[in-house]
Amino acid sequence: MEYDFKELETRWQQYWRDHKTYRVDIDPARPKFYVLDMFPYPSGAGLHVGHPLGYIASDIFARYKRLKGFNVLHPMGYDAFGLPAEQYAIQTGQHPAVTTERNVARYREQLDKIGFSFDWDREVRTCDPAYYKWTQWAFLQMYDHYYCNDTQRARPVSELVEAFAKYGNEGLNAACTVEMHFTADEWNGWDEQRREQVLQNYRLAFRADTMVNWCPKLGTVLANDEVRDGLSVRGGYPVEQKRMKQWLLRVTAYAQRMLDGLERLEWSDSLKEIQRNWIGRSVGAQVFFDIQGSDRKLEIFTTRPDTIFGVTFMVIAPEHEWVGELTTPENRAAVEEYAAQARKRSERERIAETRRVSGVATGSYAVNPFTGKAIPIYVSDYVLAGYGTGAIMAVPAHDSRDYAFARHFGLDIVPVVEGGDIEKESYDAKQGRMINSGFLDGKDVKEAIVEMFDEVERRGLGKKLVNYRLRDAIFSRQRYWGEPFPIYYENDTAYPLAADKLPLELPPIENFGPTEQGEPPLARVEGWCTPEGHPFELSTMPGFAGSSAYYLRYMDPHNDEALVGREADEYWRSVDLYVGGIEHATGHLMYSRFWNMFLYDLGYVCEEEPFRKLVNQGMIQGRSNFVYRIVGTNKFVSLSLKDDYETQEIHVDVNIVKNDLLDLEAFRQWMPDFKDAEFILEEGKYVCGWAIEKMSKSMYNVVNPDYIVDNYGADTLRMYEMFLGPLEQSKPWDTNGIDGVHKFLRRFWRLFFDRDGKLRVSDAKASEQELRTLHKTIKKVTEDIENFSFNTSVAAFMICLNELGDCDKREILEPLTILLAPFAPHIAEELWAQLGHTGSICDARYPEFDEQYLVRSTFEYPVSVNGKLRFRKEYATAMTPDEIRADVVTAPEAQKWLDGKAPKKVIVVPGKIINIVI
RNA sequence: GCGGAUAUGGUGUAAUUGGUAGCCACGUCAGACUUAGGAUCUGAUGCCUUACGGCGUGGGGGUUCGAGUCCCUUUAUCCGCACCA
Repeated sequence: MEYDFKELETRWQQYWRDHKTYRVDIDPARPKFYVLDMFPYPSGAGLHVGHPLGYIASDIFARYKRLKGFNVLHPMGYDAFGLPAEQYAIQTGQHPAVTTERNVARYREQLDKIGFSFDWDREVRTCDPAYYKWTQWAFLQMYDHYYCNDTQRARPVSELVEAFAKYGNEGLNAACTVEMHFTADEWNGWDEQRREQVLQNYRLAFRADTMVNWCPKLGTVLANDEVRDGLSVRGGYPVEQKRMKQWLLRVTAYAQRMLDGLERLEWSDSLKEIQRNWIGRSVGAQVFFDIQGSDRKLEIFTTRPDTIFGVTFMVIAPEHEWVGELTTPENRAAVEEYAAQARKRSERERIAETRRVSGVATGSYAVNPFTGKAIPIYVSDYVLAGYGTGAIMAVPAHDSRDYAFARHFGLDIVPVVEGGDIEKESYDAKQGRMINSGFLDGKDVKEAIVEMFDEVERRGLGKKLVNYRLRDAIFSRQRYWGEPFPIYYENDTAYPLAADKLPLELPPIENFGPTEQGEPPLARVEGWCTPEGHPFELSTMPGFAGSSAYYLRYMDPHNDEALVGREADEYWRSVDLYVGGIEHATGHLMYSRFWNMFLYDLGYVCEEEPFRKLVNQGMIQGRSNFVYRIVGTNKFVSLSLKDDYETQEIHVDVNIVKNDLLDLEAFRQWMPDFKDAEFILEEGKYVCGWAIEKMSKSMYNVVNPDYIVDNYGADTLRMYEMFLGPLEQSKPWDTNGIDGVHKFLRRFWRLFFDRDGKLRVSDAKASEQELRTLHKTIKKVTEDIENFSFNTSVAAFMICLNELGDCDKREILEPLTILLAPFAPHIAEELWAQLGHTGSICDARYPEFDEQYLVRSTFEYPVSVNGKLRFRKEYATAMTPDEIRADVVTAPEAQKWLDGKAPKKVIVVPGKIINIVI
């Protein structure tokens, strides 16, 4: 029987479907293991060969755990709401629901071909009303809760309302948008609208007027993680800052917990570091500066309170609330022009002009609380409205940006720390002795910082404060293809929809663009309101809404009473292994953690962190091929001859190139232009050039997994993707090496069948050598899977086969088949059946490594003298280092070097080397 | 600018964590079987040298009997953050 991978793979895939082989249920008798992939966004382009990389790794792990006796939850679904489907809808007029459905079907078809062990009965789609009911539900829970800083957890807003009626907000320590002070009397005197406004300051899902990232081209606001270098991540369109009223999630309330939680997670250091940077905790002081001729005090944040004696001016952001107030009449024109210009510039332009110093004086003065000197207040865009208080105390001697500004405007520069040369540049380092600083003089900077915190508090100038770079997440999108908010309005006040009215379904629509008034698409829907006629919110939720708790839904996907039932949650708990791309570091992986912590506070889930271990697979890049056309002709010259001609480099479809050799006939047929192409060959072949680039259609370097599956089989694809290199590393796809893996599977197949295709497996006893090879392989492969080192485990299989020769013994081949099953499930199933077993190999038990076979073996030790390799000697691996040490010095080869003298030292590293030091 | 990571044959990579550098493959070369091969099998393949031998893990230095691995320094590439006060 030949290895007919096509026939056998389709047959087994059908078997798995028919028998629901991968269906899982709660089983208290078995330990659970939850393996999760980041679910895909089903784009129109379909999967390329890079997408399944992580899925294959997690599938191997899931299958392995299952063979080890775990009850494995391994689900899959689709992140189906989002911008690209809607952009496509605007361009083509096709409804996103239709294109999404089509793309999902295509994805499923491609995934099925690779032979994954997903339990498809648990599939979720974020655009399914039965699913987004729970997204809306979670939003309403956030709306109904605030964050108590004292107990460090979310509490019901109803408690807040009670407390306000009795005590006002005196003594309240809650996460909020702005500081507020009111008494019980004031609260009780307010009407419903005013009270709701105040509550919005505390709710975890709230509406506020803030600076947002507005993308005019997409017609929507975006969260910070959806913007990079001033451009939208989706589409790459310019983004500008704009003040708008939007829904937000108070993720900042959880900043400290998200930071602390990282310590307990098995995530890569780089990923943790990205999240730490994104949260951006900094400890500093809040200080209020008196303003001359005003009762107001200007609030700033600084991490260098030790340098307050060196403050010679202050700067506020152009968007600062008090710009108008602080500007004197004679400066008004200049300041207004400057602020207007700053507003006009896009985020991108602002970044590009980072080095240019600009700003204007307001004409107002503040007072340095320690020197008593009047210091001018400037407006400049090097101070950001979004960080700290949007105002700074400037210490030109010890901050390079302040220095540049002071030099430009001729302001005083007073050094307060010894060490630098302020004639040349600022001295930013946090070390040295204080000077010109009154009571701090002579102290070390570190000491001075601590003392200044105390002094600032003692004088009532401010207090120690922790500041985070993390911003609250903007949660509304002025788009159609997303979850509707379960919110309606009465007199411009927002009210939540009752929980029993969920889901609030997305209404059908035909025109997906914004209205002429610039309102979101839902404004076109007639009757988009409650039965009482109160209008619903017109925005929809962002992409990350639906992906924030999907891993919980998989645990209990058909429950319509709860997001996840208690029994399911307490059994599956949290994701044990999560595999996905690092690009979600500051988006999905932040929001999910926030979302989960919130549900944890409310007692709906029993684990605070959703993803215990996380592995980031690297990106698969494309490997492009080139042909070289002689300019002005239709002649193409082979790679090494191209320098003899004036040539033009042209991308050629990698699918008509093999081992960098061009298929000439396929090339002629590839494009009409090349129909009559002529070639200048080298040694009868046309050799193409190559380069590593992003995998994309325009470079003709996209390799479709379907193509690989059709030509080599799913098992080969799976093993080859793993063989390509370490999972975490980015690497180019190169079909060239795939033959090696394919050959391995064919050779493995041939161990079972003779030339006539008859099963030739014998029940003869395996030799010691064969058993040794088997157990060495079991050990290696098992360890490698546990360490996520799949490339080396594939290599271990190949070594095993090389060592076994043409072994036909069941005692060896049967355990090897199980060992191979996670990697190449189709061929393993077939061989398992051929060996006479009924049912799926998935129900087999993974072979255990038995050390006795390795202990009995011998090892050839290289022996070096003073570190230089001199000879080799064989010892049993069971011998102790002392026995080896005693023997080796008496060996004739060693005596040649020792010359009768005793060695200084003999170093024996078991299984490695013997070194004689003389 | 700050932070993180990487660097090994023609190519992808491996090295039991300080112990024979280049495992396993691809590619290349030679051979066998073939009408034929993009099939299969066998062998060779880091570099220099006819050989003996020498040199080799981005560069330079150090620790060690012994360094791809540890330390210092430097270069290049990739990623994250970035007027963050």
